[in-house]
Amino acid sequence: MQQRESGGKYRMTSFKEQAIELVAAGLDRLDPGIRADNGIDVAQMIEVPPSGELGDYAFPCFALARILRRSPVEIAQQLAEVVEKPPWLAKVEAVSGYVNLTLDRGQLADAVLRAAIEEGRSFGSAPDRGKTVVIDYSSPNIAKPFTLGHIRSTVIGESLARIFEHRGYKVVRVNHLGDWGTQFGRLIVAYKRWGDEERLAEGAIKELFRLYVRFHEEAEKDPSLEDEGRAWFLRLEQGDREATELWRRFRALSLEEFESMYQRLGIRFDDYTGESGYNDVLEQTVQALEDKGLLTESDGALVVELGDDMPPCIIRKRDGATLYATRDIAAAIRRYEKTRFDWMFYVVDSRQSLHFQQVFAVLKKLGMEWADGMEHIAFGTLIFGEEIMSTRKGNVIFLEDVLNEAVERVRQIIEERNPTLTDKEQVAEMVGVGAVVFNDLAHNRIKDVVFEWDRLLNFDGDTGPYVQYTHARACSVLSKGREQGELPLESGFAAYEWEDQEIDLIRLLGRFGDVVETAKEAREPSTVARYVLDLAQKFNAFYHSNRILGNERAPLRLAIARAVKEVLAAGLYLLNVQAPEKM
RNA sequence: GGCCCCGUAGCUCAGUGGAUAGAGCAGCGGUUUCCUAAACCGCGUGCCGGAGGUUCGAUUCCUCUCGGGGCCA
Repeated sequence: MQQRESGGKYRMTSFKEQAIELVAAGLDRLDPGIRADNGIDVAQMIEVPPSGELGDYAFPCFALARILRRSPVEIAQQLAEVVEKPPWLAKVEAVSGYVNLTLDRGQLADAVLRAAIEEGRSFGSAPDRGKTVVIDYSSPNIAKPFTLGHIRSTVIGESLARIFEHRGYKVVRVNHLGDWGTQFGRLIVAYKRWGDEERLAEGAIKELFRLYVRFHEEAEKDPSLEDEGRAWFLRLEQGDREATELWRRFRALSLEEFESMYQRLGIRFDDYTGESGYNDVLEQTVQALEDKGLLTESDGALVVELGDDMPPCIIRKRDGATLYATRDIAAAIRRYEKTRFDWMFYVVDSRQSLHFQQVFAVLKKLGMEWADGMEHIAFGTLIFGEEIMSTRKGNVIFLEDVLNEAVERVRQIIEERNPTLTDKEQVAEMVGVGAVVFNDLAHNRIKDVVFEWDRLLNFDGDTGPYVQYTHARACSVLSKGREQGELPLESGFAAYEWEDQEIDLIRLLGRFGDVVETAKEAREPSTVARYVLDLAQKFNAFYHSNRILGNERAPLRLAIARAVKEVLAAGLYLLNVQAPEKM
């Protein structure tokens, strides 16, 4: 992550820091010792006023009222008088109990526009913090389709990865493939009975999924198939050559298809070690728990008691099989040994919440202090019609079909509205896929999502295409300006008088870094999605009421358009949505 | 039964311990000789589920309660 050379003066954060210092100094002048005596932290109290007219920063005086036994309004007035006003501040004024600070417009414009234009995608980024975060996301099951159900984890996880990178973290992307379990015994049975090599070559996952569904249908009529499946899984666990070869083949074929989906979505994982990758450490994990005296027996199973708050965590079932939890515990330990992570996130459906609490609690009992850095990043369930989608019943929607449908719809819209567009195919792909991805990131992750074609394929209003359109529009104005010999101003922004609407946009641009930081702290990509929608809306309104080209303010307004374009692109990047230059 | 999450406009949802609670969709009306109309503008009195409590101030925090969903047994 690069850091600008130009010093603190041109960074938004430094305005804020300096504002905090000024207010703190003012408070000391008003009443020396008041801060120390009452633990007043100006940095924590300072806020952003609801509208730009009120200023850029606000310090509320209500908490001081009781200490000083005077009204907030009075305190604000006195404080405003003693706060020093350097040239970069236009105003320091008391308004209904707040001390509001307004930046000099030229200074603000200079800081924001220069940084946005020069830094582009890394605008608002933080320097390297020397911390590592492991993010475990997507994690589909081998031999099963990549459905719409997988999109949430995939898209939220990738966006969080980008947000953390932007804020100066090293990110390790882990795909914990579901590549082990009794279902592979069943799959081998089904393959040996009904497998079709030709179909497998055409589309491995579609064929494997067909076998999976067929197995469950047939097993209803003939329960002995289940026994056969168990027997094959046992052979697999014991390293039987035929079983292992088949399993390897299914895994490789599935992974190949997943990879092409990830490529389409622009995602690359650092690590594909799935559940099978921890087979060799399960025993020692159980042993470690035993050595610590954490295991107790319950109905023939081995469990770790976790107190009254939680049910016990089952480590090994009566029949000797280890569980999901054991595997996650083993995986966490190995990942820590490999990466020494500061945080590890599991981007998984909220229904798994208890499972993760138990895993974290067991690790803590094992003495792993680093388990404090583990978090379950829970998200709501995808609901299709009346019911939750079930793979077993086969009522699934393939993500590929959804993406194709969206792209097709975009293609039609292009034909209607912009038939002369070049690169129609690429644009349709960017916008169609972008619409689906953005749609998933636009709401708080914890909310359940109801799948509706109409909503997904409506590209008006708060959607990805709306933001992309705005980006393309900004690009278009810039290129038209270039044709007409009008270029954006590159520096010296401080020397101009900026109009209200212009400065409002600039102020909003300047908040980008803080927005990403907030998104990072809350592990909430929707914060960035909301911001980008807001910025697009404000720019569109500006565009309609102000002429950019062909007037004396063109260089200034082109600079704003340029900055808007850069920040929209930066925001879309964090959401893993492409930013087309034309559409 | 225990635990977790959600409850804001007709629908889908933002929002924050503070300055008038906001968007999108749907609906109605308007804007293009001019930079992309996938756009913009106008039309919104919502017991912020209910009741207590903490606070100078609660839609936001706490307790209880009702409704919806989930997990565990």
